Amino acid sequence: MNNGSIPTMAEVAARAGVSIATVSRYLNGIKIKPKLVDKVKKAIDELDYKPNQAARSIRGSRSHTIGMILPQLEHPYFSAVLEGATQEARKHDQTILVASSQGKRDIEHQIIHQFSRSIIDGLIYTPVATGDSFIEEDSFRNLPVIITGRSPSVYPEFNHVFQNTRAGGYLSTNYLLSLGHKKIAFFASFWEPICESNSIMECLTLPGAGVYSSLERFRGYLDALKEADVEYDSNLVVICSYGFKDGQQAARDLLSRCIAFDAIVTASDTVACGVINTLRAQGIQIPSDVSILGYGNLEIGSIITPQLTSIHQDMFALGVESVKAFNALLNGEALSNKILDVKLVVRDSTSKKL
Amino acid sequence: MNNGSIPTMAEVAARAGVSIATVSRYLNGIKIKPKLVDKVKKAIDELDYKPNQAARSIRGSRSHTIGMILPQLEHPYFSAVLEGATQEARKHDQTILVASSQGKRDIEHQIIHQFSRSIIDGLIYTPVATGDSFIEEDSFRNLPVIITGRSPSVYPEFNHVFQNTRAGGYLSTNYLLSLGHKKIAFFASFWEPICESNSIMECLTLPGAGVYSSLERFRGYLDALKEADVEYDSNLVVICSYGFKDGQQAARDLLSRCIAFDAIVTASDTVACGVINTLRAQGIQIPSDVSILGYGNLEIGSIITPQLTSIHQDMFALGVESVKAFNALLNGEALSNKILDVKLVVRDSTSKKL
DNA sequence: GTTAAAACGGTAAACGATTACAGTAGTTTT
DNA sequence: AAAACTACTGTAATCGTTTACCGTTTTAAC
Repeated sequence: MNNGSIPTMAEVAARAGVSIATVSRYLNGIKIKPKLVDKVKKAIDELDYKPNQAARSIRGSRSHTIGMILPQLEHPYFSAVLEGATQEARKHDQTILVASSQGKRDIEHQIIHQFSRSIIDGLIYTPVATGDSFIEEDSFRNLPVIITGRSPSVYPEFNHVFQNTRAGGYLSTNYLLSLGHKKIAFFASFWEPICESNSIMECLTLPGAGVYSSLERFRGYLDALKEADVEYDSNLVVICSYGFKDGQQAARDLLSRCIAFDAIVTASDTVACGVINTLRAQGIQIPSDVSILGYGNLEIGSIITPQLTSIHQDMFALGVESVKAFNALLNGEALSNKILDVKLVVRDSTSKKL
Repeated sequence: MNNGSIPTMAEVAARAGVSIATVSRYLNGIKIKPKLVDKVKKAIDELDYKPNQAARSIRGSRSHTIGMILPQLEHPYFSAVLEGATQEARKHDQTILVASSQGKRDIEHQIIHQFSRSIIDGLIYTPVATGDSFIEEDSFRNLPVIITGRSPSVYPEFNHVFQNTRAGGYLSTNYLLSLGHKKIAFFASFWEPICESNSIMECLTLPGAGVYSSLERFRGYLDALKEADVEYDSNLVVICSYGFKDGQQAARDLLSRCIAFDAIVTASDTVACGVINTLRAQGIQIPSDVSILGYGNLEIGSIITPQLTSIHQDMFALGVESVKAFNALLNGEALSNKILDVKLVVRDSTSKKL
């Protein structure tokens, strides 16, 4: 019987001298006689009994496991989301089954397939930011799904929790305008090349535009320009990826265009570091000659000199809120999309236009 | 029947005109007649049938899920391990159930408890680096466990996959010695205060010493000093935590001791950044006055000026190797501890002693 | 063509829980 | 004191698989 192996409910019941139904009821919070409660509790303790989740799940009850698909795990953005999600999940005695789609559509697809056979109550999902990220019908077998960190335009049928990236673009630009800058360059970042031949303006009208955070930021940039009656100049837009070297390259790109600019809005603090590095190498002073705005408020922004002015977005909170929204959905509560605010953090990489 | 709900094996069997045992055997790679294979395959396709993992696990077969406990997820070190582990797991059609112990013993304990009720085939586990991290008997219900990123001394009964941190300490120190430095300060980092009243020397003899990577590095530091016949000076040791500010503080600490030093070995690139920041503010030139060595070879090391000389450790590989070791263990293969090499990456924060 | 052996398929009994249903106390009502 | 509830508890069916066991078919051997 109790041959060192894992105890079952039947053994608990036998030891407590009750039926297994009683044990089950006790564990599920259904009222049983206090006298029996004690006996059951004692038996569970003595055997160190832990219910078998697999057996529970087979009857369709909750598995207390949430699937989570993120485009990467190494980026501080996503690891903070994950940390927030796991911590919130633990509060509800849930666990997170995690996978990285590595920013690739086909891997994402594989993962969805893999997860659909796993024991999860549903999914918290950040679709890859590539134009072809569309969810096939029935992929999720009507599991509850929360989409995290993407604007709701692309998948209107799902519930979303996301940062107000458009507002982030607006805040950046508006702040620079308030400092007197007029020629504000916009560095858009994409993980993969997008709309090769098209202008960024045209990209805005693509059906999947909402998955690209840089496009959201760009909308905010346009909002601010319009509000301030500053004309949009497509020559001030540079497209690059998200790394340090990409920032360096993008800065070189802009310099090679030989047009005047007095500030740059970037899509990430890492890119901003690259930009600063290149501009300085050309003898351009930050912020006196050019103001630079980062995005994300990563640790690096307060390590480098000058410290970066940036847009702070609370990724940890995004993870927490996603789990909360997920559980609300699971409990059948009506819920609407949740937008998290971003805020401007002023440091030393921006200054008044002289 | 097929009311839009999830199809079961029985439905597949019915549609294929075979018994459910045959379907099961097909799915488990047991040979059945080619004729039936086709019929079953067709039925599975048509119904888009996916086996129910919960039902499978109940019979004790593999769940293809690996539990993973890490002290944090936001640190680039651990997120790289996780990324490596998830990618390797996916290759074997496994998934990772992840939790962060937040560097706290009690949370770690809760997670182990929580995981022991979950459907996992075993655990890849990085114990928190605090002196009280000891695994209780029977915590894992004889699940297979791989310990990752810690030296094997503390938990000799488990299998380990870890970086050769002692070699890292040796490489750093040896390199500085080869540049002609003699007064090499050692900055030890701990997530939590350790051995309050004791010297670091005494800490080495603590029973749980192996979980502290800085202690391993320190051993390497001593190895190198001894080899070069340079006398150890306890005044050159500073204890701090792992952050940028901790590096700043530690540098101030050292300066306040008013003793000569010509190089510093740190426990992390982030700390090294703080050190550089403080020293420079005091008019000390890096590397001409003092050489600084980071640890970990994080992205930030090649962003700041001067770019950091550092010890590279492949955390992604650590994750990959951990999963490999785990699967070997699961398959009953005899295996020994796996040590991953680290290597010195020379950049601009170190130079010859003038 | 008969017989023995091998290969495979089907039936049914697990696995460890949840839960409908029926049964047995104990309590209240008349 | 009998009847009608109430409040539990226990029995057994059930979830979707795997797998031992037995029976049938196929193949090989003579």
